[in-house]
Amino acid sequence: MEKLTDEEMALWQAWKLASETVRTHIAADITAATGLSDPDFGVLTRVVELSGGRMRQNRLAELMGYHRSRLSHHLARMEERGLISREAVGSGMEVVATAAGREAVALARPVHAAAVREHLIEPLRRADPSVFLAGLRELTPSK
Amino acid sequence: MEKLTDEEMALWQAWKLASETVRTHIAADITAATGLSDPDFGVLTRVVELSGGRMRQNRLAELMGYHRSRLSHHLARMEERGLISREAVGSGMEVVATAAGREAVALARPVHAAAVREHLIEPLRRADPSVFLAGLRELTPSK
DNA sequence: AGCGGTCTGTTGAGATGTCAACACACCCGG
DNA sequence: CCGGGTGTGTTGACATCTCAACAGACCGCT
Repeated sequence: MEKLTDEEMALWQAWKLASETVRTHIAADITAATGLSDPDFGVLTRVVELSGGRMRQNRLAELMGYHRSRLSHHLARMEERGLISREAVGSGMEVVATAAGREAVALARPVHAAAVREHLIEPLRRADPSVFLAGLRELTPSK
Repeated sequence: MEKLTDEEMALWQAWKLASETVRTHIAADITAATGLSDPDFGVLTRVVELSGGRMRQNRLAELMGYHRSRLSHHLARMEERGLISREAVGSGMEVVATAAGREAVALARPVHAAAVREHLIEPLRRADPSVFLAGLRELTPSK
């Protein structure tokens, strides 16, 4: 089979559009309210919420699914803006959220929750959330 | 309500992961087989399939949801690589797919179809595709 | 013709992401 | 102690994206 059927095409188009839409809307809400980009927010929530404000750079990279290089560049920018600082620890580096960083996440958290509800959760209530979730799970092999 | 409930969180996490996964896998398949990036493929399919190999830059920008600037930069790069050329027409510009460009899409099309099936359609068969589609449609206001 | 106003692209600067090469600390076997 | 892996980040070059400023063509009105 070479071309997608109409049905397949409809699913694909809807998927692509929805992915884009949800992603950009949520990111825009957070940026508008706090100045944090999506990566900024990702870094800070993980560092602050998952290990009390201090985390090994390597672990952070895994959690975010970033390559070491990308994270390094990004953290350098965040450091310049005063959101985090870094300390050498043994072989590697430890990322520490600064006061400004912790403040920024605190501000962003409720905005994020509201945005997720507005752009994802609420719309899905009109459909069938649990079936939808099951579908999503099929898309990500346990890997 | 400030924080997301467990259920909301599960949906959000699954959504974020699935969006990323599907997007990157499909793009990677196309790039591996043809050297075309996702934007390259988007430009070429639209120009070739929607208007026989020639399209006004402005319309292309709308179709792709790109700002004029981004498209301009991207087309400049594609032009350098010989995938398209551009001609001034009245007030604006017309994008023309070159032979190499048409060849590249021809090569990419079946790869794209296969990738969409493998990474999106087939996994969803194990769930409930029509309910899933209905959910997706709720996520994108008719705009 | 002449004068704005609008539409369409381009440009350059800066932010961000990707990739491969490199540097350094740590570990382990001799 | 030495010598090479292995693990962890950094760096620089380059690709890509965003944003605001700019430039030219066209339009409508006088």
